[in-house]
Amino acid sequence: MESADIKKAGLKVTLPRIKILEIMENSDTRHLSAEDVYKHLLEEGEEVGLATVYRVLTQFETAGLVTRHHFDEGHSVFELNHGSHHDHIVCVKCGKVEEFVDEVIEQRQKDIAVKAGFQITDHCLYIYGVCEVCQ
Amino acid sequence: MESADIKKAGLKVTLPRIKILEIMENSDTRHLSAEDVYKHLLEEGEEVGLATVYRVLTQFETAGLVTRHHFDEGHSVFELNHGSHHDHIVCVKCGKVEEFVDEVIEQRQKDIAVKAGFQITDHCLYIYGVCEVCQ
DNA sequence: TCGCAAATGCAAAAGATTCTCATTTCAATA
DNA sequence: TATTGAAATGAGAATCTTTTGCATTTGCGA
Ligand SMILES: [Mn+2]
Ligand SMILES: [Mn+2]
Ligand SMILES: [Zn+2]
Ligand SMILES: [Zn+2]
Repeated sequence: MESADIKKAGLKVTLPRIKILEIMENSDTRHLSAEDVYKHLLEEGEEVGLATVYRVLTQFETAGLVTRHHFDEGHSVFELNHGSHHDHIVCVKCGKVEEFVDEVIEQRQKDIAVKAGFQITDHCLYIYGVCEVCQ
Repeated sequence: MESADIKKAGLKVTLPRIKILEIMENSDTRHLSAEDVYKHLLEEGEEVGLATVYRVLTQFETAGLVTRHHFDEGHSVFELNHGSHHDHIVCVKCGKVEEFVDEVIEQRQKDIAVKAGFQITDHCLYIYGVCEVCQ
């Protein structure tokens, strides 16, 4: 059960929150915009407002349940936090997203931050390209 | 002279375009939003519309004169293309931006793309953190 | 079960960017 | 240099994403 996660985040376990979490767990697309989540809710006949979707996703982000990304598209996309950090490679034609982790890159980023005198809070690496199918 | 660059891009050499290019060259901040550029124009008493600023910056981007970035802030920032690619480390407190290039990271990205079957069109790496001054 | 703070839905507002269209301005050429 | 048409511009309306205000509803502890 994931109601536990909602409660753990200090949030009341409400129907919209449960539904949104379910949608993000069961969607075949790991990366969803607020609008995407809202459409899923409508399809399931749930009466949840779009404003609530935005509010809940932001709260989930703050609670560390989801991560927000900005794939050069002009809107945020969210994904469930399944523990580990990773970066993304995005097809500019079909929007497909693949994930990867590269320990060498991770380490060099830390070195760069130290050299620049920064305390890292976060980082993101997006590779854009054309996927095999779309070439 | 940079009117040459505008002409080379296949664009008519107009007053707004010249002014915008000048502003981006002379600004002490390398990374400017459309609104920033617009404010500079107003300060200089130039009668250029905000819509034109957006249009021109987009055209400059297409022509390869400027690069557009999305520093997690909800709006685009632009910088003059002084030839070489680089990535960015951004202070989340004061907004200061430093630039860097890491050849190892660049190469690993290429390898990752090949492995995933993608033809890279672009990539960007943003490191967010707190700069020395703001710690 | 009650009471109340937290959460929600809806509509309005806000912020960034794009579009429409009447008017102006380059720049090619006579 | 004057003419002229296509390209560019300015102003404001429109669009898109996200946030906010507020009256109403709901989860949850007492
Ligand atoms: Mn991901
Ligand atoms: Mn830069
Ligand atoms: Zn593709
Ligand atoms: Zn700083």
